[in-house]
Amino acid sequence: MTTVLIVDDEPQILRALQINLHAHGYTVVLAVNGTAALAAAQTQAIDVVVLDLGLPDMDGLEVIAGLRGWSEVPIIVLSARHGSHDKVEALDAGADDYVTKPFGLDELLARLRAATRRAGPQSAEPLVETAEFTVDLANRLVLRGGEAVRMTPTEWSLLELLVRNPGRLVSQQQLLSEVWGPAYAKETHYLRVYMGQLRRKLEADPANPAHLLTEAGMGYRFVP
Amino acid sequence: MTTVLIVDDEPQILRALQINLHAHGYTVVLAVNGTAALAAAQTQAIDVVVLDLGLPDMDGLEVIAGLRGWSEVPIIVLSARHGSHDKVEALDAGADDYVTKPFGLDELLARLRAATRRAGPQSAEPLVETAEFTVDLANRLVLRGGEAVRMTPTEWSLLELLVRNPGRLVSQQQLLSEVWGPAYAKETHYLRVYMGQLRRKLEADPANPAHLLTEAGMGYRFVP
DNA sequence: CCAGCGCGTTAAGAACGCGTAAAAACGGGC
DNA sequence: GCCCGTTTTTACGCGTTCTTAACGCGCTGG
Repeated sequence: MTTVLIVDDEPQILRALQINLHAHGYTVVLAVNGTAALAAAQTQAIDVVVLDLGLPDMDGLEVIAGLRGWSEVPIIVLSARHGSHDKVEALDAGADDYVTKPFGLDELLARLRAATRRAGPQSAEPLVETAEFTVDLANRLVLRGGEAVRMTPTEWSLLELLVRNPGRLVSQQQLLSEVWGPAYAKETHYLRVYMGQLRRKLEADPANPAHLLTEAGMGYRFVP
Repeated sequence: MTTVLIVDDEPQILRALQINLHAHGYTVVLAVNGTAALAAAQTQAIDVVVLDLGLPDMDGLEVIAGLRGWSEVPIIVLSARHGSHDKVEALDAGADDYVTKPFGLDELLARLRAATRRAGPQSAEPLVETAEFTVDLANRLVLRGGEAVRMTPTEWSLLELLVRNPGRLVSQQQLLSEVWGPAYAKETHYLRVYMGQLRRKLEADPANPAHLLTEAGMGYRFVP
């Protein structure tokens, strides 16, 4: 889920963007001035910023500079000014893109996609953490107390499937058919053997698991 | 030094951009059509592409798609069309920015700076170091104790792929299909032979590798 | 109360993957 | 056509992983 911070002082624009972006699957965070924008960016995880340069409390360039002081989040600038001087200043201050009003919503959406596509690959780090261990999906790594835990292919495959469905119950059939193949959907004792190995490697008390739980007769559940 | 590939079919624009960008410190490579552009991008190191959509031999979108097939180089599109549909198509095809003609040179320069600023930090790190050896990606050089280590093409290709994904597990299939080609995705014994050669050349104790690790049944991992 | 079921644990043989070395095939330069 | 470096095969020993089986435990329903 991508989170967009929209910074604008005109309520109707704010509202229009909120509705439209939300309708396209974005999580929307609003700010009506520069101060609120900087505060919002520091307190929650923002994936991309849409910034109107005309703000009541501070210059839009200051907002860009304030963000760039600690963050590399993509910034798309909206402005009514067509002058190339304004564009140059905003871009050199650290903005990623500059759109002049009036603009089409589909164009803004396309530029949002372009911005998040660039930043996406590096920021999209699927890290799943528990009190006991950490699973790094991207690097195929399991850490426990700073040490890497060695996993066999089957163990990893099983763990990955559970961890990718945090909190959700995964049925025995699904586990078996995705890890061993559809033909093995009835060999439930494989699960017992491998769940035991996972628990011995990852749980503090393998006999009383805290994260890799058994749902008798149904399947298994991973809780972070 | 930043290298710009300019793709345009109008000689006077090509010439004007060449002179101006060169005056601002860029190395300029020119292409008058899509075929030449793709060829140029493959034979030399390009940092950013400036692409006019109106080309004689192929659609500009095809050029974008062709580049995006293997490269993540920033692409700035120039176009006379103001329609938002054209913008959306180009951006979704993989372009990073879209500038409509007529445009100011200073605006283009600012957008060039913004594009290279984003890409710069990650591509400007062609040195990967370990306690044992150093890999210079830019110069295709491997140093060990101040001495250059001779690498065959296959060895280098394999090493480069691993080193470009530090800490990450790279699957056997990915290694085989990127180094030898998709048809070799099952010839896992190639990997054993060449990983052995790399370890003999780079590791202090080839039998107990510290940086080129094997994850049985899954793939290999480089750790710095 | 006990039989049946599902779960967890352990152990051992079979099967597979890995590392190594060395030979054979290939290909480009002279 | 020959030589030399590189790539592709081949073979074998060894360690790891998978599979299978056996056993004990707790819960449930008859």
